Amino acid sequence: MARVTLKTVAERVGVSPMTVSNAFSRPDQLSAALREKILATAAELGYVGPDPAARTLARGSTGTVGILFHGTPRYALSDDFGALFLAVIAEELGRGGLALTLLPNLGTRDVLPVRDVAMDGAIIYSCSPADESVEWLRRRQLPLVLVDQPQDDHFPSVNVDDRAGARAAAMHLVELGHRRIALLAAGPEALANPTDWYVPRERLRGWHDVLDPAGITPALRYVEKSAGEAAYTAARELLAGPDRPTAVLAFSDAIAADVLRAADDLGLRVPRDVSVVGFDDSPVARRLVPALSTVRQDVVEKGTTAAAELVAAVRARRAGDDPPVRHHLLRTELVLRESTAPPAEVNHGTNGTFVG
Amino acid sequence: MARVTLKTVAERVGVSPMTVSNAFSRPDQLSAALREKILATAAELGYVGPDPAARTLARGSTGTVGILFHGTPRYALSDDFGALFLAVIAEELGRGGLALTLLPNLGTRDVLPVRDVAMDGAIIYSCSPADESVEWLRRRQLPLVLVDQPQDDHFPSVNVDDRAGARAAAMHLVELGHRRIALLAAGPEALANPTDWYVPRERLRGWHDVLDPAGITPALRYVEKSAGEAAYTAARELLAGPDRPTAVLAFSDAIAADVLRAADDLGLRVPRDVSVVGFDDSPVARRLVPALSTVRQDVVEKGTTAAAELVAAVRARRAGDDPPVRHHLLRTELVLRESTAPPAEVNHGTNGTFVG
DNA sequence: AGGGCGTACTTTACCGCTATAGCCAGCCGT
DNA sequence: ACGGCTGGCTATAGCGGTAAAGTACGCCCT
Repeated sequence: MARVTLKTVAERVGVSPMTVSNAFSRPDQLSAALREKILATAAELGYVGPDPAARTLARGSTGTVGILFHGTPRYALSDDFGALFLAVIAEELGRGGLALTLLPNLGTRDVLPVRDVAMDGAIIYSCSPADESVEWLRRRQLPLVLVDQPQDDHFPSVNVDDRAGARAAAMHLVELGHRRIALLAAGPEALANPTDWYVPRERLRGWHDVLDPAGITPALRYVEKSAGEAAYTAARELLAGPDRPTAVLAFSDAIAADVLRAADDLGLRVPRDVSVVGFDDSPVARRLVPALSTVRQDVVEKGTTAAAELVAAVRARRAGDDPPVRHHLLRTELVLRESTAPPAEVNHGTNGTFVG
Repeated sequence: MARVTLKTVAERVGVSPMTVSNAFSRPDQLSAALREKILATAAELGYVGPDPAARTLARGSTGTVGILFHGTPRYALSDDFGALFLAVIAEELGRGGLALTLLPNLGTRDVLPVRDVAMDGAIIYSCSPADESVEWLRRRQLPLVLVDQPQDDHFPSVNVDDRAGARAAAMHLVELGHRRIALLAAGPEALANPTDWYVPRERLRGWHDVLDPAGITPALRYVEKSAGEAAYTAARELLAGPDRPTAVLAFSDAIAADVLRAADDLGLRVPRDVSVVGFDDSPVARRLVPALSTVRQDVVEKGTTAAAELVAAVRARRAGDDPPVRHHLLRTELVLRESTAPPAEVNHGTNGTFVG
């Protein structure tokens, strides 16, 4: 049997298709009685409502926006911080009447979602601006919102003051008296290309802002963000090495958690033998043993702001206006819990100047 | 300036629009030379490729599928098990050339994503079959895959043998000698309506399958799944009560984590004073202190299977076939770690028959 | 030479809906 | 009694593509 469309319903009721369309989409355009009748007939015929695809074409808007992130979905969602961020965005967009599509950033041979999926706009989260997928989205002239990425004059952005946060973390350790400090930074490429991967670079810079003037040359390891064993291994090597650091600055809480685990496995006590500072203040930070000192950023605010900006941009576009371009920089805050303390040497009166 | 479409490009090159369409979508239909020329002109004009919305209408497929889950996105993603499940699905779908749209299950006044978003199919995850949103999807006659829901003759499903898993967990405690056992089940409504919320009911049933014949009447509390404080509070009340249970069966690892926390705060040692068994074997289970004994289910397999079924269903539909209806029941496995032990009374020779 | 066939493109006819302008009746004020 | 307005419905013309059938031409084969 043929598909039931607006026309089918229209013929059955004996009105024009336009009237049926109005019955569903603009109730004020027809009499209540006729509308009732149309809706009843539609239900009877099993007609659910205007076909979304056709409506999209005719109206020029889809009701969906995309989100593109660095790496695979699994990678992005592996840490609860990322998951929460995504959830908050989905929720706020929902409030604005938009659904959220996860864009696989690599397609199969012939399908490239970032180019082929219909959407009204997109959030780009922590990608390299040079990313090929980002390029596609740009070319499509969609409203975009950039999150955790370098600013761009054309698009609204939401960033966190990572650098200041990192400085605060480093400063905290220096003030406690630590001199042998190790950094667990994210991504092999963090410094390779200045435009690449913004957040890792900013945090690294923030640490150096404080350590360099203090005359401290930290041990530095790059690990895959929250890739579990990689971070654990790196941490373990650092802590088992000859000049064991007395403190570790980690790129994320997830990585910090691995440091705690490594320390524990090596029989080291945190913070007595080694201090650890995380980043993000993700939900786990509080639950770790010892509770993690970390740099707090407000994910909920970040997600909400990004989503709200996109909703605004999509609305503006629909109305034919130029979307406003606002740049948000959210503040960070050092949260002190139980994973940091002065180095043991200081307590014992030894001056632990690090000769590395 | 007017929008650049296939036609614009066609006029510029001096060929028919169809040829331009073919240049993008069916390269084998024209000479390589002409195709090059068309692509070059398109690039020059800033034409990115066929408009996805128009293509969707003409071809009848969108390249996107939806996922609907119980509660808000935040709720669903709050526990790392849910996040991982979602990620695995997104990844597997990506391999099949499909993007994944998160469907807010309640819309605003006039937008109802579940009805208005264009998609080729959907995964319904742990919803009540009576859910209004589920009804919309059904009515749209989309290919659907049901996960963690009662079987339905019309759609493929993926379920976990929750009942058997729950039985194994309960049996383990009984064999250790526990008689005073508390259950932390999910959702207030778990048993209210037999068609509601499948998984909580199955697990509860599984526990009872073992406890009832053993003559054990467990204390029972319903808590919001992974709602943090609610579970903590319930656990605390149970453990601080007069006839403190010697063991707790929790609906999920997230809830079990709260039980551990409550026990710790009350000065109780796990497993010496109280044994705890979780469910899911989510990534945290291993990291908890003590490491959690739990019922393992394979999220990756669950997600992959669900996604693969949906890809198959969508492909079948495109080809005009009837999608196959397969039902998967994944097995569970009891994983013993450090959170369970015989009750203290048994160790001390006292027979702790529970009079409650 | 002529039929059959493959290649390279074009023509036609939608896909299912909505914006916009148009039409007509009834009712208003003067 | 007549122009103008409003409410309620219809006609027209796309939105930007694609499938399928059609045309034109060169080539091979017998």
